[in-house]
Amino acid sequence: MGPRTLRLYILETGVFYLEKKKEELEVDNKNLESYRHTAAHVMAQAVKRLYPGVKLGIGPAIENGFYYDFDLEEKIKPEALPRIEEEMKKIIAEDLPLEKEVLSKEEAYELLQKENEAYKLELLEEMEDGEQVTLFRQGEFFDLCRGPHLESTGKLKAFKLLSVAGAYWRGDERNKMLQRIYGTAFMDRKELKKYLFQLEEAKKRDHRKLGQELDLFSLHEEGPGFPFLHPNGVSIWNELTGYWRQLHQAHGYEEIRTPLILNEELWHQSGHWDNYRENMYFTRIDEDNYAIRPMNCPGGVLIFKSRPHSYREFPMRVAELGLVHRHELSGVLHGLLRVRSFHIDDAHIYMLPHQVTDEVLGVIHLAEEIYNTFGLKYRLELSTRPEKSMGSEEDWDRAEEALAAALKKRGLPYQLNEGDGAFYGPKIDFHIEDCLGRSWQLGTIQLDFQLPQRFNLTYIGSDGEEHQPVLLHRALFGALERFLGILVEHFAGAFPTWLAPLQVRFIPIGEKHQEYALKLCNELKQEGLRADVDDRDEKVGYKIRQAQKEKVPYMLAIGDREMEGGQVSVRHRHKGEAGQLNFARFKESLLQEVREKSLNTFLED
RNA sequence: GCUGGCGUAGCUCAAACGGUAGAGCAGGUGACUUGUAAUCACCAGGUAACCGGUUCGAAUCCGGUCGCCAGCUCCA
Repeated sequence: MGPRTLRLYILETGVFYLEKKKEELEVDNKNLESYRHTAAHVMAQAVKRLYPGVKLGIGPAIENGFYYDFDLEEKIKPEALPRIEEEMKKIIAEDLPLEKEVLSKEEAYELLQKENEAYKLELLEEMEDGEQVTLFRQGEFFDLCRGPHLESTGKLKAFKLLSVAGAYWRGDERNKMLQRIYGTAFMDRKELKKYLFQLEEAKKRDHRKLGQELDLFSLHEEGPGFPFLHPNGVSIWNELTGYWRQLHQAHGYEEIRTPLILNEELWHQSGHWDNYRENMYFTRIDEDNYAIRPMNCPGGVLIFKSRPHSYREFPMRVAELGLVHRHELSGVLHGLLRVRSFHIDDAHIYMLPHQVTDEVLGVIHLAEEIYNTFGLKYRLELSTRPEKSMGSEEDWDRAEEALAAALKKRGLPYQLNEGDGAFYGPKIDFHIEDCLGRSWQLGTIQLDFQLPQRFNLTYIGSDGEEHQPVLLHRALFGALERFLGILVEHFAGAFPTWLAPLQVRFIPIGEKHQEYALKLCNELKQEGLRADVDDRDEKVGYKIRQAQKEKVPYMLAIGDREMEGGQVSVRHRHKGEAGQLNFARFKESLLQEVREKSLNTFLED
């Protein structure tokens, strides 16, 4: 399920709504939904007037607006949107009442046949015979629709068409691609303006833009989907992985490392060849076929199998920060959020059947701890058996129930995402949104009864017999690359001090202050802090501006006044000038802020 | 992969009609010796994504390839 359809699903099912945005916009969702749905009808009417012969797909209200799908030979260019908007304004000026009609399936069929609406007919055919069909009319236009709607087209006040894009009929890539026009509508102009402004603001947080501005990473034609991390990006990366290691060590994990390239035979055994081949890269070594790993598990399993195990060792929590490569379709690549090579903060937990619930709960707990550290808001999904999968019905049911039970035990709300599990097992996913409200999966917890069978994993139980362990795959960051991208957007590039590539910038006022600034800077570096001195021949204002743009948390001005009293003049990137502080006190406070991974500055308001 | 759009200097962007590419920032040099978001001057920077075609002449028109953007499908 893509982000867009997911949002649609969410809206339709009412499972989840983006509280934050709802509040920000201060609108009544229920009415707004029919308002936007009506806007979709008006747009369809306008398109029908301008492009005779167009066939209608569907046109629902969605989270931030609406869309309608059209089947039309002629391409609707973005330049055509203003013309469609003009026609919509005419329809609004005509103030056509929306009239509901109830008719039989047969009557509806005849009506749609006359209009040559092939897609609507297809929808109609799926309805029960003898069922009543509702239809809404406005002027010469009508649409198969449940409603509700506004009473007349004149009630529409503020709308804007935003973009055109292709969309498969019924979301199935085997079907014809229709042309979809996206738009948004609000109760009044101010709300619309505000929304459009927010859209612009959101674009400034885009990790691709900030990633370049802050010199974090880059992407090149020579390796589409294979990100290059710059020193600043690696600096953040190292803090993240350092935190990750410390956390896992504290929670009873061991860490391993396994190869990127393994014999193809292994991937036949694991089931990847049958279920995941399209996403894999292959290579040859001497006369043999090898695969670049798309997942870390088979390699980890080989370590498990390298010696016998006792039930006393369980649960065995084995982590691996593993680089994987997956061939993703070119059209889905997206900055750091969707790439072809990425590091999974993987772990495999081998355990006894009765340990499953506790281990799942333990992982959920760990995930919560991590997300809270960054102040990230997330959403849970439980994904069940997909079409392409392996294993018995009973195994799947057992695994799905185990995951659901853990969620219920914690009392966590979640959304059921049918058919979206991994090919070897169901999963609990942690989802987070990017700056434009697109949902991305980060952490995942996957129960797997297949791999232990396929690789014949065993342990010696208390009865002295061999048994098969249960395997749990899990990732918390998900992909380090994606997590980094999400963090850039979440913090709008202004990373908390513990993560910031540069934590302190010294700004000597004149040449004579440089040496002293350098000395203080080195003192901070001795403590493991990241600091530098801007000793260029520039005015203070210029250097401040530079540091602000780089989003350095602390700027320390050093001049005569500071040199005399052992003080530093502190400026914070968000709070501005913060007056003078004793340097030793500044250092201690800073160290504490970093140690605590604080999301806020130690400076008082 | 599919639909549509886009690709000009490191970055952000210009240049009616097809007439031979320009600015700001960044970079370099010099001057200034700086007190909280841009000191001044000068210099250097482009095989116009790549390949081919039309034309006397292509950044501009056409075709192909690659990449990027939005969406669809798919996914960590």
